[in-house]
Amino acid sequence: TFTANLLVQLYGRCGCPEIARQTFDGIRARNSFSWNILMAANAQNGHLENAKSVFDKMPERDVVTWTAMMASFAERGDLFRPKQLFDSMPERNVVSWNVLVGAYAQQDQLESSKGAFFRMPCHSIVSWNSMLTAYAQGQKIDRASEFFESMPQRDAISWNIAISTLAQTGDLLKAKKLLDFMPAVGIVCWTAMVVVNGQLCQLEQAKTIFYSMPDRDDLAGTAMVTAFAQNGDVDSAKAVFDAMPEHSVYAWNALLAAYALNSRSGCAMDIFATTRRTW
RNA sequence: CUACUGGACGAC
Repeated sequence: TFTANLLVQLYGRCGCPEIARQTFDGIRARNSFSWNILMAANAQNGHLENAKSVFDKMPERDVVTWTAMMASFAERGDLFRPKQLFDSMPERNVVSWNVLVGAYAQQDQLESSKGAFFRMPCHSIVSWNSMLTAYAQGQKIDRASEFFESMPQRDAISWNIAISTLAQTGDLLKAKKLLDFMPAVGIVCWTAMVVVNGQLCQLEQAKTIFYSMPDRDDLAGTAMVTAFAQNGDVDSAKAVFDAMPEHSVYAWNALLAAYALNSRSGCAMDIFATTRRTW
């Protein structure tokens, strides 16, 4: 069962919910993990109705079941059903509350997010980060900064949220100041900085950040390709692309968009013609 | 072994 569960999960992650289902059907001694994983495999591949029917059919539901179902609806922008599930679940844990905070935030109900956050019996670092994100999404930048300052703990994600929030509002100066205080700036944060600098026509800054980053991954490379493209430098975009060790669909899309944006439709068409469909 | 928060392209 243990191993079979892993297999179900694997198929779910690979975008094969049908095979996940078949594997699940072959498990003799299913446990709550098996059911929860099957449900997630459907939800994560967009088959929300299938996920719901698994939810309805399962013999036992635990707090993970209820919370995962809430999260799946919330991800689709539904607020009503997550609320309903939250109210009817037999028990809630900190994750359930976190999902609720996020569900409100996603529907721009900042006050409700706050209400839930301050009503929850205990907070995890994810709770704090979710609330910080809620302020950011509600465009309450000053509030977000205050909240960030008041947090009892901060992890790399908290810093990334705070810095990106400032940067995305165009306040690169404040963002940089905060960046100087961040204990260990990682690839996620650097990439976010490349993106905003590119968007704000700060190509030199974007370049400097990109080339001084301690390491670069595919996401960072894709971001830099786009930053060059947005600022009219297709050749440099191509150079960054060529320097990337691997080319994902995302990277190809970025290069294609780079050509399209800079009126090099011939090159764009070439890429379109030579890449293969991934679906 | 399962559920919640942060970075890239495109589409909407």
